Amino acid sequence: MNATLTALAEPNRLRIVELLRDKPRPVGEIAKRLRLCQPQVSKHLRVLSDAGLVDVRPVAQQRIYQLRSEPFNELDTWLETFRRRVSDRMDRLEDLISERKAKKEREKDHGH
Amino acid sequence: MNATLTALAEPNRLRIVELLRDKPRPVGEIAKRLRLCQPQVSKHLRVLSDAGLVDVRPVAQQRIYQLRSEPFNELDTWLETFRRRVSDRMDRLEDLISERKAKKEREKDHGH
DNA sequence: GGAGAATATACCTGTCAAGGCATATTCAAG
DNA sequence: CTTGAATATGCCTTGACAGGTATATTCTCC
Repeated sequence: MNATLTALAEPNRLRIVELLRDKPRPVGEIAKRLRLCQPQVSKHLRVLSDAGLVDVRPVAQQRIYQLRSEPFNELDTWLETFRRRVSDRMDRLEDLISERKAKKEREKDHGH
Repeated sequence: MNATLTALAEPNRLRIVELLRDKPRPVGEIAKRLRLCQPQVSKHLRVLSDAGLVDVRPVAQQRIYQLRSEPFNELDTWLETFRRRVSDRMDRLEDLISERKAKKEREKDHGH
């Protein structure tokens, strides 16, 4: 999970991922389209590969990179845990404040 | 989008976000639960705040931090664009290879 | 208004990662 | 087997960022 986020956090890597969203591409094409130097692209792809975000397929001297679905599914699952909770926050905040006040009252009583 | 990912990529910030998922909390409580120093927590919360991931509410000398829903919704929307595409990749890869071969044939014919 | 709690900020330091550049590797084709 | 294309890797430098510590700020309460 953290590996996925770290990999996606880098702007150029995000661009690469969004480019690969359309279809698999060889390194050179990615470099050309994003106007990046080839070594940098290879390095970014290495990071993405280590994070499990992409797969490689050799075709002649080319290496075709493609997205993998798992990390995105995991990210989606993780996001799910934020769905309803977030909409309930306001109420919970009120609860917290009430609790806090009540606690303070209790302490005050206890002190005397 | 990139701001969101960058903010979430840091392990301790991710822990903070996951802690806030349950309910809003003051700085001190976050520090205690995650066994982090208070200044570091404040700094992380600053980053999260700048990225729009959290809101603050002063209550006495405390500052109650809570998650905001927008960035998570945006992240979810972004993820949506990867849903179907990823499952189509295999076919597209085949297409790419076919195209590539066809192109090569064409070049060969043209050369002669 | 003085003391102490809760939090934010400033400064320093070390680490890590991204870019630039040169070079190694692998493969196709003549 | 030599050449050139496509890609990966190694080394170096630099900038950003996280942690540590001290200090500033803000509020409550007496």
